[in-house]
Amino acid sequence: MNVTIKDIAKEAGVSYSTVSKALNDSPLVKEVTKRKILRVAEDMGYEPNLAAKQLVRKKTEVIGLIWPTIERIVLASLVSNISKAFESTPYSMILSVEDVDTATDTFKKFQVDGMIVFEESNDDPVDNDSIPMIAYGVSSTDHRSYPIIDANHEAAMQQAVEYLYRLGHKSIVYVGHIDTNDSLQKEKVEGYQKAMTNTGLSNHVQSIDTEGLGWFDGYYAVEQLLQQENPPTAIIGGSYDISGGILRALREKGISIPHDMSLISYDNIPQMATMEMPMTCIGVPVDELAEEIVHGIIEHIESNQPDAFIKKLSPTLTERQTCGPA
Amino acid sequence: MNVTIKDIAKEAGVSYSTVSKALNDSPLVKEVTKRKILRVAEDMGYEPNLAAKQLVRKKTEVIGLIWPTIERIVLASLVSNISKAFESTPYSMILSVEDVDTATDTFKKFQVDGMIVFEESNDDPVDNDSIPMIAYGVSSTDHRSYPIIDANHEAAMQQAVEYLYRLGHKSIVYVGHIDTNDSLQKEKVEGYQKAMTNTGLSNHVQSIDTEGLGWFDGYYAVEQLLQQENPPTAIIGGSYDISGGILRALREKGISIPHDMSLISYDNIPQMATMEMPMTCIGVPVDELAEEIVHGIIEHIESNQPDAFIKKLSPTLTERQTCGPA
DNA sequence: CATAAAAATAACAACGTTGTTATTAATGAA
DNA sequence: TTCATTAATAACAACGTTGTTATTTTTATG
Repeated sequence: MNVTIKDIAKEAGVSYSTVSKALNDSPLVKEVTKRKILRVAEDMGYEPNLAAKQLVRKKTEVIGLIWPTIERIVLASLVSNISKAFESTPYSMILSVEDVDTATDTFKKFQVDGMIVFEESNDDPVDNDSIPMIAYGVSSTDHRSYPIIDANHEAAMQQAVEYLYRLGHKSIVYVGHIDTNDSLQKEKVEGYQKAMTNTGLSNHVQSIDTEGLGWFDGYYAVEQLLQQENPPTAIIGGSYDISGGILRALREKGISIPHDMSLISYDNIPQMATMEMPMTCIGVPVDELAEEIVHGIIEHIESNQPDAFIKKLSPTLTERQTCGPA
Repeated sequence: MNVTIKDIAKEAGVSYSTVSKALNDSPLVKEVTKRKILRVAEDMGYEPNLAAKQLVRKKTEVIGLIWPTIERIVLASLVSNISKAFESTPYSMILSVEDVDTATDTFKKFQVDGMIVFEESNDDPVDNDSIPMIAYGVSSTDHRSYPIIDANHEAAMQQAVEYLYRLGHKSIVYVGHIDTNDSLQKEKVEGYQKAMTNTGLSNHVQSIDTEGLGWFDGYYAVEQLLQQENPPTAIIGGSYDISGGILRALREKGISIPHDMSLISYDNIPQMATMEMPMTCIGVPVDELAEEIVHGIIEHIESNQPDAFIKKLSPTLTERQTCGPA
């Protein structure tokens, strides 16, 4: 049997309501009795009963993260960053890898104060009756009734293209998965195309479809790329994994980076620094993204304003060793 | 405000205790009233309050999985399999990626009925006071006070070696991370060595240290392997990622698989089938492992016997296309 | 038709908290 | 001292369930 506030009350010779107040550091109880009660509680190894508290207060201070796809390293990295970001808040985080609907049910049972949802594609939108939620990475979808945090893909591509242009590159190719069903991927290519046009390079626009998001998809795309009569001088890789494959393939072909070819990758995660070569990359840094998501959901819970904004975060370009002058 | 059993009672014209019984399908309430109540509950959109239930029943029917390392694909695969395996039980699963101690606290607050712990290395063992738990993959560690489920690494290596031997191979090399601090890796190499001796191949024992668990660690190890005057005819890869690198490297060197070289990988996950070549592999199939872990924790909870057994699961050899006669 | 037995339902006390209201103790002013 | 005022503590009703006990209704039996 666990020790309850009534046990503490008996031990300390006070009423249990006083114990409750003391444990919540209420100003209604005298300093010395507060200290005594706290000491007794400590001695008896008291652990508050969340269920009881929850029953009366209707708050759990727990946030549920729904993450149906445990596969992509970028998301894994984001998840652990979010978990870390919650440490400096009164909230803690639990995770479900079930599909969105099932996970929502589980979390509703627990009466989590809020939910964060990673939706993969633009499937059926969540029915967010009652419980505050926020989504990541689906901004291109039709109107939703909850806030969405996303990276500004267009701005990212603009920055990448401009950066390469300033280094003297004109022939800049985008290598990524060009899937019209996946709005995230679609936004990236379109962002690239727009950026090229903005920079006056519209006649150099070229994108290669990797037809997948994996390492080998990037690896094999290079083959195709180098068969061209006039290969580009710079590549924008569509994601961490793809860029990893591109990098490997280029080096195998004896192409010196960044001397013969510049490479910049989408996604800004710490792992970029420990790749085969420290990779220059563009994207919203995961820690920043995590911070933003955590603040977003907490604010949404506490200010209880259900306006469904979309927040697009500005990307950061992190210079490392894979880009150089043309 | 959510609808409670009292609301239902009022609506249905019965007492709320009858509603409770009806909702729990108790034989104490007449069939027709039961049906009526159920219908009213449905109509009113009743959702039971877990906190209240929990407060009186002291059960949550939730199991917490502690998974501090969201990185290795093998574990990610195992996690999603475990989650799926819980679907056919009355329990559901939530996840924490915090470190073991913090996660334990979170789960204690929630009063989960049990915990599954993935410990990375042999750090400080968990203090499992009170709450039933089960661990995966740390069987080589000193005595613990909770059950442990693990693969039988020795048996796996024995099977792999025997399989290759039957195909006519004698010169079989093990390529993996040989880290004396990581008991799991240690067990694998030692299992290999023992298996070779058992099979009468003690003078062919050779292992190459990849000095890491990543793709490239396997890739680069092949270089070293092929420089030998007498290269082996078969390789046992230490893990999914390592074997992926080995496979790629061999093909690049123009070595035909399985004609010139046989390759078998440790870890038995579905992804093995969709690698560059369908990979023959040895290990406990993840779905089986998941099933075993789920049953293990449930049994441990329900039979409430705290004997700390160690269960070593038998591996399965899955034949695909990377092994052939010598 | 009365009455015991069985079946169905209702009443109510838990469970461990919080927050509101009621009571008691300490303090200060006339 | 005596009484208002304030500070400190105690009492107690929630919260939404479950499970036990008490009451009512139905059914079976002589």
